[in-house]
Amino acid sequence: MSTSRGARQPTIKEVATLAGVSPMTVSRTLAGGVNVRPDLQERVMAAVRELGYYRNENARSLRPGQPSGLIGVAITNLANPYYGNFALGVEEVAAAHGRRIILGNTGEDAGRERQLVSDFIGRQVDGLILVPTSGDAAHLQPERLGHVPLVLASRRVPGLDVDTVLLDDVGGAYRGTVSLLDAGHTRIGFLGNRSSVFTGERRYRGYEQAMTERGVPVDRSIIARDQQDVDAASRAARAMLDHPEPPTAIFSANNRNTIGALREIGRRIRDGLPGPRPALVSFDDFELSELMPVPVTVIDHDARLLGREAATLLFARLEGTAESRPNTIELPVTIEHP
Amino acid sequence: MSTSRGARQPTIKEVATLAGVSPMTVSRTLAGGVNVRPDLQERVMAAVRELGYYRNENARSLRPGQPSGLIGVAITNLANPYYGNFALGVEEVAAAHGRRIILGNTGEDAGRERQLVSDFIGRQVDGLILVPTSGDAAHLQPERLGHVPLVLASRRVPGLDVDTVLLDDVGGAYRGTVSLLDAGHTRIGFLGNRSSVFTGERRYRGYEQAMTERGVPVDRSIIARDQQDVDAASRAARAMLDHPEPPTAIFSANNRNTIGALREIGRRIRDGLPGPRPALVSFDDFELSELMPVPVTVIDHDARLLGREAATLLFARLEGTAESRPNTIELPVTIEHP
DNA sequence: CCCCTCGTTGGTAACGTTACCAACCGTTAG
DNA sequence: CTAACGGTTGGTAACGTTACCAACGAGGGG
Repeated sequence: MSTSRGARQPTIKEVATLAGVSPMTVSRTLAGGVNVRPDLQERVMAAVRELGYYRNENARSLRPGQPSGLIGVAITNLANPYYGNFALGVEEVAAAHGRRIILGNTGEDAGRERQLVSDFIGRQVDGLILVPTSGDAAHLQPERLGHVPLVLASRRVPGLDVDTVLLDDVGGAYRGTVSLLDAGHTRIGFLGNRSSVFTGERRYRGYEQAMTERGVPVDRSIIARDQQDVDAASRAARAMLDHPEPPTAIFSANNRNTIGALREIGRRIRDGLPGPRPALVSFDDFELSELMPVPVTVIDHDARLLGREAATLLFARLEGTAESRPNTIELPVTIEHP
Repeated sequence: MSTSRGARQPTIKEVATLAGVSPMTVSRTLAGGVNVRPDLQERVMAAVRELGYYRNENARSLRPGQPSGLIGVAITNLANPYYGNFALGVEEVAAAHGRRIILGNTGEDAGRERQLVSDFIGRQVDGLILVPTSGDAAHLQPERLGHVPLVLASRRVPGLDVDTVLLDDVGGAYRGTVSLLDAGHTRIGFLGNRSSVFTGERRYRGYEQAMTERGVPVDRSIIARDQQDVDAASRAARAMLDHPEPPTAIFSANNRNTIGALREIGRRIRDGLPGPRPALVSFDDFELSELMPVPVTVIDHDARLLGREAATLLFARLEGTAESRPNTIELPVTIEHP
């Protein structure tokens, strides 16, 4: 019966023995080789190559003051390409700072988030980057985190005053809605997330603000704010278009709702159903939006940049170059007309 | 001048002192509490809560035989939603086995891959899951990895005989091409990756096989095999459609090429340019394919499942339940007609 | 010629944890 | 009443690494 791990990892001691030096000389050589004779360095490196030695980073970070080199990243939904790009942005900046990321998916579950965060802390991460879920946030208080720096992305958490990177949700939704109003629409439906979702609330606020500013009444019967996935969005769009007085345009607060709405609109066109072919404004970009059967205005933003900014904020905090007050960055969005 | 880390993490010793027990009792309690008096367990847990103690997983995995609980995952391009889903699949299975994933992005760079893998080994990962780049693979030999189990996904590496999860690239491409031939097309263009990319080669093979089997000549002038991104794919499609004898259908070997081709086709339709409106077969699914201006047949597959299968293979290896010979799984693809 | 300095090397201890063994207790059987 | 037992608890050592200090030797200046 063989063990699943054929051979143990060689240790610094074995390298030292093979090279005929002390472990300290090996350690020093691997740390850059200051004050180590070149010929000894060569012997050490030869022994390292021969044994296939890798320094044990876990043992290393055990020593006081040594960082683990790990950044914990928890995301709500990795299957969403938006967050994949976000993770990529974080990874890029982390790699540039010689760090790795440990990645966890919360699936919008606060319990899972708590569990992930506590595991991250247990692994001595140097910092945390989180797209927080909407649940209870007691487990994110600085003292509960052992004062490991935390950066929030995309969403804020009530009662938690930490570095945060957001999008200009309100402004983007406002400008998008205004562009529909400018085009003469007055009956504008809204598809979005429930108000407990941070971005859902903010984007609705931008929509509402534009409508009331222009004196256009907000009609609750063409507002649907509870769709988390494409199918639910499709159904909501269907109900909206079956309304006796259907909207001539729809504001969609995120990618999932946009895709759902377009599915439904496409179905009606294919099936030759009567009724309006509403114009669309979509918060979140998607590919081939220019090929859609109705004009789609896109409120675009850069997930990768969001990740990069979050990581940059974190490293500023880690290196002590950040100002002491928590920082909030709100990234601009761009509007692309069809 | 304050340090960036306000307070040190409490240790098991401090918990023990506060609870009035020995560190061993704390350790035992945290390990499940076998043979520890309930009242002591309560006192320990109270102390843990009061101090905000988290067990140091790095120190823990230092003890011999203790797994680190980490799985190293290296992906070629996290920005590609396909790989985001792949990572999600791996993460799901890893989480179910009480493991975390450390994620790195190689960007198709063999040097970066080598660096990532060596870091993973240094962090004592229990296993590795890799979408390999096309470069040299000496650093992936089992002995170089300290015999940490390795699973390859999506692509194989020449000369490396390890557990692998692939797609049925050849079969999918073959069936997709046949469906075009069955529809009466004989002039079928090909858009894909260069042949040094494993999947690029296999998908071309499926295309070629279908064509020659039906006695349809393969015309090199409508075959473009060097596009890695959407813009390059668009340009290739443009050249193909400007060909004096343009194809009436196009086989696209991956998502990036499909999007590029559709951009170009859409542009021609919008601008009212003459010429064929080619039917499309796309290896890789994408959203709203049913709304495209030309019929798109999709060869669909499940990235998340790919990740799940890779992780499952890895854990079978880790738990010693895998057969000793390396396993290869080839996942089926489905064809969805428009 | 000796002492001091500096570059180089090695020994020791500590980081936080848990396996192992020893010690202790109360209980029960003989 | 004693011995044995099982449940419970604590001490020690070790995991792999590096900071710190001590020691050594060569070279140079007094």
